Amino acid sequence: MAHKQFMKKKPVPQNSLKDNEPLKKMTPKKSSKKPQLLRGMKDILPQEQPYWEYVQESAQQASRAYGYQRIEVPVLEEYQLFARTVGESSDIVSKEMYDFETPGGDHVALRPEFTAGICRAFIEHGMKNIPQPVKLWTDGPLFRYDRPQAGRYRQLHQVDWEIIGSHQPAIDAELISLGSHLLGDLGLEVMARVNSIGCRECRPAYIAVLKEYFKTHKKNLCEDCKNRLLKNPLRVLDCKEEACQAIAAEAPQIVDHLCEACREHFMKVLEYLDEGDVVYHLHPRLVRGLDYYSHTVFEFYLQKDQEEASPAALLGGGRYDYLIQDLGGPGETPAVGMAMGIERVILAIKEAGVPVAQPPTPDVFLAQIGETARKRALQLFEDLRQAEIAVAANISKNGLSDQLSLANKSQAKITLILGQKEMIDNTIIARDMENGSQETILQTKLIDFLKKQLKK
RNA sequence: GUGGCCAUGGUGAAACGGUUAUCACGACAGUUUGUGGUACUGUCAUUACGGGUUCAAUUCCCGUUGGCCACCCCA
Repeated sequence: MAHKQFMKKKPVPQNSLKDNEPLKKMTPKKSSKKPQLLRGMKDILPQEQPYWEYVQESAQQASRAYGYQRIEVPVLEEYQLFARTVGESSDIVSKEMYDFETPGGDHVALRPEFTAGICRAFIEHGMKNIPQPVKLWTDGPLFRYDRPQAGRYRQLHQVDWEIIGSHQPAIDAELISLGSHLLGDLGLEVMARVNSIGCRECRPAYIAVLKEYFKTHKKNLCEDCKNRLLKNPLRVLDCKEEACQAIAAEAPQIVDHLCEACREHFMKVLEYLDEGDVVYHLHPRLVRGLDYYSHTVFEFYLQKDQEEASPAALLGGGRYDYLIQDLGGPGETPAVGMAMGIERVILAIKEAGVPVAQPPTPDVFLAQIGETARKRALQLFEDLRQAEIAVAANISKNGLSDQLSLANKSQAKITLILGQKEMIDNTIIARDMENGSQETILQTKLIDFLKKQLKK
């Protein structure tokens, strides 16, 4: 029923059929409007695939090397799952979520991030009963209804890692280290910003202090910040307005207001990071937009962007010690997680001119002339494939010129030519595409011949 | 959600009120039916969609859709 409202009925032109009018005029004008991508959606075309494979394969390799197990969670979850974790008041939930009612009356949402779904799975499958911490990774599409820009889409892709079940600061450092090394392996020069936003004990106290401070400067803050002061005072810290930045620069820093436990935890994290080769800066004004974070938070940027007022983070994450408990999971299940934006990483890779592997070219191209040869070619194609010779062909073509031209474009090293004549004496021609020299060989010897030629 | 710039074949561009919308790349079909990477010929756009102004609109105006940029926010 709901769809009725979208069916805006256009007045149907009542062009009456005049007696002498040629029928042609009556054929409905086909809609000239071409189908178009929905705003913020993107096709990932064949020529983009090498970049995606490069990033996804690197991520998979790194995840395995660091001992993560793959998990996949649904694109669709209960609306409440995100409202409870990401936060009802957060922008992601309050204005960027694709949510709707199912025909059965459930309020559901397209996932705007991974953590909530993975934590739901952790609880639902009793993962508290396997050795802790549980290290999980995944990747896939996420949906956020905001205004698109380059490197920002409504359907976006992330790689995500979660370590659930340990409060150990070494875990935070391990995760950050994975992020740093993966981005480095991808060929990007990055640096991390790291901060601690405290726990439920010390953060409220700090926020109170911060509020006091900003109130004394209220008249110099921008309009947005006056709002933020009420809603989420921490966000005033990373406002881009110069005036606000100046005020924020002098603001009390959270690191000076952490409770003893948080302070110790954070110091330990930094200590572990110092042991490794992670390039990081302590960034006392770094806060993150999701409500569930506590303690350690971090983001990675391109080194060349670090001077920018608002560099786009390639990867971000932090600790969320309360989330699982808040969802009704086993008490005391601290966790850390992070996610990497694939589109942004690819953008950065392109800008940096990092070379990515192109799809392999075929070893041989199989050309056929005539109907009997075509039938034989179909078999031969399969024989070659099973002999692990990468073979290309375009069986729909007839002319040899055409096929040679395609062979040339495919960059095959050898073209095999199978025609009437060869069919009669069971031979096949092998043409070297470099120098044009040809050799006629028995079909029975073909695979040996090719293996020798291709040094397989 | 706010503000700005933009929209011409598959791709990249030109024309910017006035005859059949120009060029390059590309794709497809050929150059007398068995030899590619050069050459030649042909085909491939009701100028995003809808409306308005005008004798005339790709060109001006409005709306819609989409892209980009700056916010908001985030990856």
